[in-house]
Amino acid sequence: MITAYASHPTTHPSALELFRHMLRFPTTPRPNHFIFPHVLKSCYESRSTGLVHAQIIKSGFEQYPVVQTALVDSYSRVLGGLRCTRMVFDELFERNVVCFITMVSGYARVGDVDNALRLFNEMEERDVPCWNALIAGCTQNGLFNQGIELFRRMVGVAFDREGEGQCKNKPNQVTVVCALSACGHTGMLQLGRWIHGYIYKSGFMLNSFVSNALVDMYGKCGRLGQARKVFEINPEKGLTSWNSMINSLALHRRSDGSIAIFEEMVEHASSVRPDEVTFIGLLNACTHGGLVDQGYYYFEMMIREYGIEPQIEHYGCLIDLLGRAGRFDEAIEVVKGMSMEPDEVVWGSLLNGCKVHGRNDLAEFTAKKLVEFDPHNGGYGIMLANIYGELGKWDEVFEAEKDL
DNA sequence: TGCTGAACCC
Repeated sequence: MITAYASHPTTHPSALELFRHMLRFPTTPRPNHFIFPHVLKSCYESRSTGLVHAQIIKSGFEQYPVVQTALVDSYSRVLGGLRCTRMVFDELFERNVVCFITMVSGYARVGDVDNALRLFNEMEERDVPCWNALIAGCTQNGLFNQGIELFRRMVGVAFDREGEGQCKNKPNQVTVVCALSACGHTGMLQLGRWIHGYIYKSGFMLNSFVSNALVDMYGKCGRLGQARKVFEINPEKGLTSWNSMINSLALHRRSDGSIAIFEEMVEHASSVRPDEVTFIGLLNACTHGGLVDQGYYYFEMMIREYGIEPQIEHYGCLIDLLGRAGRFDEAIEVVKGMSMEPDEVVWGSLLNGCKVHGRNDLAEFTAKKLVEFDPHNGGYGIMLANIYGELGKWDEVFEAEKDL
């Protein structure tokens, strides 16, 4: 029962509750080494890893490799728990591939790619998930070029030594999903195409993750027809499939196409429901098409029909939309009505609109906000100085440049 | 017991 509850995040509290019950009542069987990894999984959200750790020591299971690896994993998912994670990892008697990956992923999760790489290099044997963990660590932290370099290295190691087809460490679905994401972000269409061919030859196209990653890669590289083709033949279009297609079209200013896909998505209400990401893409489409009223309409729809609380990203889109259309009074009203503090993107969008429409007075106010936000960013200071120049405020130009 | 995708300004 604990195992069942531990398999899904929503039932994790129940798994922990049952575990406590087990401990409280002497008539129930004692926890064994099999149950602890599941219990540790249930600790991810509740930060109770330490308590379970104590229980493991009490029960005498702290030297079981599987339990140890589960401990490393559990600690590595607690915010700020990396020091504990490394301590447990350093005390391991026998370090197998699995605990190395767990530690590598722990580093990657907090953005410490250097240490992840260091550990990866210390490993004597590397399997496919090892490479995947490191490549994913790079792409998840925005190091796309580094991720691609690793992918190339992996492919080199896999194909150069032995004949194709029988070699070890061939990229799998997980690998290509990460690599395709990196291709999209860096615009590496050629490599992306090569990966598509590789997927086809390997015959693992059935996975929805892979299909979505292809849609995203082709979309970001501007091959909307290809993106659409891959999207259409995916028999199990999930939320991300729709979102990726909507986003791809929005990104390349195909507003009508993007909105059409959204409308089609709404028709598939029985299998999929738009989420906050959907509306970011949709609002983005409206912005690029200058469709102010439709933008408003969808913003309202998101709140009323779908009960989605607007995030700062949605406000960013809406303000961008209004700013580009020169509707500054409304844009300022939206900023005032926001339930959170505006961020750099919000002010940046507004400033962009001001520049397009020559509203230097408002631009001055907005640029000041940006400088306040990030005083060490010289770019904002330069923008402010330029605006003062436009306004003929030469003393302020001097002041602004002094601070750069 | 380990590794997977999408998102606001320029």
